[in-house]
Amino acid sequence: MIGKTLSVETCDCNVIHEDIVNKVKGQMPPEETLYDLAELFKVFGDSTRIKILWALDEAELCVCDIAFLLNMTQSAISHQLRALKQAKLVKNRREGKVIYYSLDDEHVKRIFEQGLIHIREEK
Amino acid sequence: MIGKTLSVETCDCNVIHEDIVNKVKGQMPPEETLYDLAELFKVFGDSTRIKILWALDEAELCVCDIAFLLNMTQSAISHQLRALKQAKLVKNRREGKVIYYSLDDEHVKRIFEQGLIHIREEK
DNA sequence: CAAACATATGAATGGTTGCTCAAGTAATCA
DNA sequence: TGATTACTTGAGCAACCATTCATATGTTTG
Repeated sequence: MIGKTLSVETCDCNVIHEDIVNKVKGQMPPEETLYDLAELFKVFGDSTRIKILWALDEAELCVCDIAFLLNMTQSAISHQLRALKQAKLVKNRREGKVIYYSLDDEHVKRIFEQGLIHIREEK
Repeated sequence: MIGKTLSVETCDCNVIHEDIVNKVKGQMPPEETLYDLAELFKVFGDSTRIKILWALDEAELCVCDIAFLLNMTQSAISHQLRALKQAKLVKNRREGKVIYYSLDDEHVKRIFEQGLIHIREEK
């Protein structure tokens, strides 16, 4: 019997659907992978970061270019670039005082495209 | 001259990079599209919702199946299903007392795949 | 070297979000 | 009809997050 050692409430469905539920359980990727996936999408889940990524897909830019482009504070942009860098979506190089940022992943645009397909379907 | 009517601080880069910045500005999708994209990815940016979507990609399941599968409260799952339904990622049908949920978008898996490619590249 | 410039960083803050708990709806069953 | 089952919903709360503000770092320039 399924559901005997369960710590949360359940209904009879689990018994009825035992086979399906077990099958699904067996095909789920490891917990850690799903967590990492969520962490990645969390980075995409902010319009400021989306805009930064989109801009950097068009050209290499410095922090103040991006700040100007998005009409935002350099500090705010810097904080977000930090998040993008930690997610390994963005890299940077120094040229004197100026730090240029660019995409560190060629298929960021492909993730965007998949998202756009969904949005457009919603009408 | 660029940057004259600007509401936030800028540096000389904007003048130097004027052409590039203008080019990028011209190629950015409308504000609203980028906002919608972020809203969509926000939905993917939670491991509980990722797990639910993954499970539903394997089989149609009722709320308590999912709650059992993820070892979580029916209430918690129900709240998340609501978010997924609002994002038009999930649909449901009633069969007596039981409500079955399934994916409402065939390429959810494709979005996952693009994300996984990135994660795997990180090593 | 001091001043100016480009960016980073830490603390503080207001807003959001995911879960819990308690109560509610909706269908079935006895 | 009243009890039970499956699910939903709203309020409440703790944790998180994006921006701001003040300050710090690193580089060039005079």
